[in-house]
Amino acid sequence: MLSKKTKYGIKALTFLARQKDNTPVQIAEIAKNEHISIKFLESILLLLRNSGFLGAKKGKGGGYYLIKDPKDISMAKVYRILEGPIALLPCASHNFYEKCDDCDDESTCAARRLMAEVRDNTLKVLESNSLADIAF
Amino acid sequence: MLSKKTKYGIKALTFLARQKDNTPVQIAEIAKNEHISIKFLESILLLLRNSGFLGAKKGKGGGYYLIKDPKDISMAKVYRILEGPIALLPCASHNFYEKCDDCDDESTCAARRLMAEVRDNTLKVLESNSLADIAF
DNA sequence: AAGTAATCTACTAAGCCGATAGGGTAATAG
DNA sequence: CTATTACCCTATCGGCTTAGTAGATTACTT
Repeated sequence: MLSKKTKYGIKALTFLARQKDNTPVQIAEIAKNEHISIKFLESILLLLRNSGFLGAKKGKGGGYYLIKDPKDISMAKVYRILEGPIALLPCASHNFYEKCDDCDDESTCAARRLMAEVRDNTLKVLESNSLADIAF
Repeated sequence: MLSKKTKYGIKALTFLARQKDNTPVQIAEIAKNEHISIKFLESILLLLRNSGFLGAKKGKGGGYYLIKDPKDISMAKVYRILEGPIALLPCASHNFYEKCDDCDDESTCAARRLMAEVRDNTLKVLESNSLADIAF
């Protein structure tokens, strides 16, 4: 299951994508509309900013705003930043590969083969959806 | 990511499916072959037994064995027992549905729609694979 | 220059869950 | 009866999630 961090992050991105012009939106406003703890959301937005999805402006009239066009924001990338690996097993991951210490032979591991198939399908869905696709 | 419980459970089921005749296999033997903690595996096998996948026999010559034909064991059912919901969000789950307290309107929730699509694809993979499919 | 509005940073903490260990009980075979 | 094996209960340890609190920093406005 997704962590709340990921869920809130996606909801925040969606909220920003739905703004008419790209003027900064304050944390508190997003938090209120999406019913998220302000402080928790703050750390999530910060992460999204440091990862290159959002820009931030301090002071009066400040807030967070999308840096790129929602069409160019892949949900697969968003997922990896917020949640981590898309694969369900480290040994079945492309971006976060790690060998299992309990596996003698990867090629005969049934769990790995099954989860690799799941990963392929999940990846296809996440990569074919941009932020614009899910926001509207 | 999958819990070790699920991973170990799948590996144990696979191990049992690969036995020639269906004679009971001791916990310790499975644990040794798959490099799993005996005590942890014990609880997993017990769960699989209580869920109707395995039979158990006590005393000398005892152990665990498959109750059904591996062809008739759906990996989706295995997954739900070991890991829980297949959906990544409770609000996108069929078998474990739960309303989000932070969502005003489910129909416009972008996170939910995206994760429902992921769930559909994951489900398709897990349902189309039986234990026999992945073990051999 | 001062005041104010907002983000940024750091520290702390409760609570839950995954993973494992220990020890005792019950059933079964020989 | 004894050895063997599954079954059951409890406890622990660490790490992650989900926050809460306090203050520093930056930038805009007047």
